[in-house]
Amino acid sequence: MRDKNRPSLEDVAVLAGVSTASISRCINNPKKVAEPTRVRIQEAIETLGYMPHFGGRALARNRTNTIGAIIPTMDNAMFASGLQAFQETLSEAGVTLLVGSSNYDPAQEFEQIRSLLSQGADGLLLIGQARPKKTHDFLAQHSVPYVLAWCFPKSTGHHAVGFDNQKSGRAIAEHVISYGHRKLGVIAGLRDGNDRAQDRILGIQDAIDAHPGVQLLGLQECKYSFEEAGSALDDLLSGPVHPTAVICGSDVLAVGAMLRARDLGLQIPEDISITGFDDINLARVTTPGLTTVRVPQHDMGRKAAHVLLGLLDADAPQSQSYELMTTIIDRGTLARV
Amino acid sequence: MRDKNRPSLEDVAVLAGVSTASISRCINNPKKVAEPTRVRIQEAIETLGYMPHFGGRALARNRTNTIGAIIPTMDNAMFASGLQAFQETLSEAGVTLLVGSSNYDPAQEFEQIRSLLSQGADGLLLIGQARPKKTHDFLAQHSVPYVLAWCFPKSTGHHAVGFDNQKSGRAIAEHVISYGHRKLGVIAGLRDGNDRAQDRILGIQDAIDAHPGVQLLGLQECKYSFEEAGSALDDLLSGPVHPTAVICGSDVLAVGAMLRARDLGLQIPEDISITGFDDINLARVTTPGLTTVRVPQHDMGRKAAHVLLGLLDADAPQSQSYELMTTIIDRGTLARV
DNA sequence: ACTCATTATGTAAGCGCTTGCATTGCGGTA
DNA sequence: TACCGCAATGCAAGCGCTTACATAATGAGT
Repeated sequence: MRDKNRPSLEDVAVLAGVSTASISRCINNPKKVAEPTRVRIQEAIETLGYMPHFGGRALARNRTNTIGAIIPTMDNAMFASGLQAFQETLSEAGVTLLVGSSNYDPAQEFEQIRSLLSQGADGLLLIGQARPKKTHDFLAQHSVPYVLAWCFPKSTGHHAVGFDNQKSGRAIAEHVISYGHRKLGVIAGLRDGNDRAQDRILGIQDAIDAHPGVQLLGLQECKYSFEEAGSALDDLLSGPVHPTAVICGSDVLAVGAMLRARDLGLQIPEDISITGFDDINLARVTTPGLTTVRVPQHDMGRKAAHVLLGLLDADAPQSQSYELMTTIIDRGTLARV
Repeated sequence: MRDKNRPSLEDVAVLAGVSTASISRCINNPKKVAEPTRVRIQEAIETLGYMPHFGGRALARNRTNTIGAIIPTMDNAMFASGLQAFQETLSEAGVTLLVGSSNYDPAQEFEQIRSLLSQGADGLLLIGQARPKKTHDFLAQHSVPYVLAWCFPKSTGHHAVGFDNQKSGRAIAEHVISYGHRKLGVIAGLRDGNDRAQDRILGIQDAIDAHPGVQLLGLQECKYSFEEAGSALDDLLSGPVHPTAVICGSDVLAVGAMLRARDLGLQIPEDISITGFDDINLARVTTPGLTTVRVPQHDMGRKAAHVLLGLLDADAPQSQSYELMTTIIDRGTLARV
């Protein structure tokens, strides 16, 4: 069973002529070891190419220095770059990132949580706030520290680093309305199991309700792909009266809609205005540039990592939530009407 | 030290009235346990919410069921979606993904390799083939199974799932030349420590050399950002004679160049042709659509996972390399001249 | 009825590391 | 000189799990 080649603490101890305890201390708490011994130990470690065995360490200290993140998908630039920032920050703290993806499915998310915890994750990063009771119970039962990102729940009891999707949804809708639009369409992500999509819609609805005279001509839900967004636009345009502006729940949807609109021979924004959400690279590239809501992905990732690390720090195990602000980026897809 | 709340095998054993060995067997090899006992054990596990302790398990079997991937960055859609496919496939096999990012820096890559191995990764996914001797030695010393992706080295001795960057670079250049272009410019990623960028350039060079009369007016290297690519284009256009086509080593660069060209009042492809590489979402979105080289990212991720899993499978520990093919996608940024 | 496979389960020895406690050796103080 | 305190180190008991081996129980074959 014992791996012939892998040197163990024991081996280093023999070479350095000290006990395993000293080696361990030298690695984890160098100050507790006298200078000359330390040097001797370092050399021994070096020549043997020793590297602590993960399992042994995890078993003894009951901690893995590993954090899990479960995101809907890395295939969407927005999560990918947030995750990148998250990972970088963890890495600086010597913590490793385990990743799982849920594909926007609460059941898969649950499985991934299980899996990551059984892999010894000390803490978790989760996207969004809405999840089945089962999942919450599970998290509570195992008392895992976790932080939520991409949302900012009103209810307390969660650590979160994110933004208020509803407020941001309302903001972009107000913005559109302020440009004079009265007949709106909405293309959103599938709300089921996706509170971010849901909240953005609620926010848009709020804005509409606050402005008598503004009407919602249609609300389409679809997956985050160009094709589906295109079809959604078709549906929106199939009624007798067309929206002058289509508010989309994500840049991917907005771009999908733009692509389709162009195919239909519609000029943007002259014939139809379109807005996005997220401000991923895509938004800068379209012609005209996409008017959208900028989400501070990078900050979110970094800060979430800090909060989570704070939660794990036995010395100062308190942390808090941070609400980040989104901003509207005016490019060229929203016309005055 | 013992976590008060966490049930251990011991606890389950007591509840179920069997020995810990049976529980362990029941979990890892259910057939070895008689039906009625198995049921009893399952119930006990259920009611206690038992979950094996990762460290204990890792220590005893000297294996973590964890695989590490080190990619330059997740911030580039191409790696992100390959990684996504990789993760999904691993997840299906019950293996968890650890991620690290190198930021295109061999030293950082080395550190990440160290880190992931010390986290107990059973195997690694690495991008590209060129790395310092130190890194190779380290990998060899620890005899970690690993597979290379995004490249297809001629030299044997590596497991790889990828494509030949040089061949693909040559292909796109030949394509450009076949459209009648004779004065070319190139914008590539920083070659230093990045064999993919390097090989693509070599391929382009090959094509140019094969066609007397075709000249390379300039070769700019820069980071993968719109801004830097824009500046690179400026430089390319600063000479007395302008290229009629600019071949870019990545879609990000190509799009950056397009954006700048547009700012300069140049029509694409009438005034200047531009090609990309990777075929990420971005390429479908520009106006006109970007002519580029499609890389089978998704397949690459999936297949790399299979190969790696094969390498870890003690029963059938052989695997092989796969060369995937790239294809040229003609959209609208390459004009005949 | 007795033996011998065969199957199901238990026993206990690690796996490599951390850490509380014991031990040693030292200089300073009374 | 005897004593104390402190710093440096060693000793050894786990941490929770797997697994080779031992044991017990069952049934088939004679």
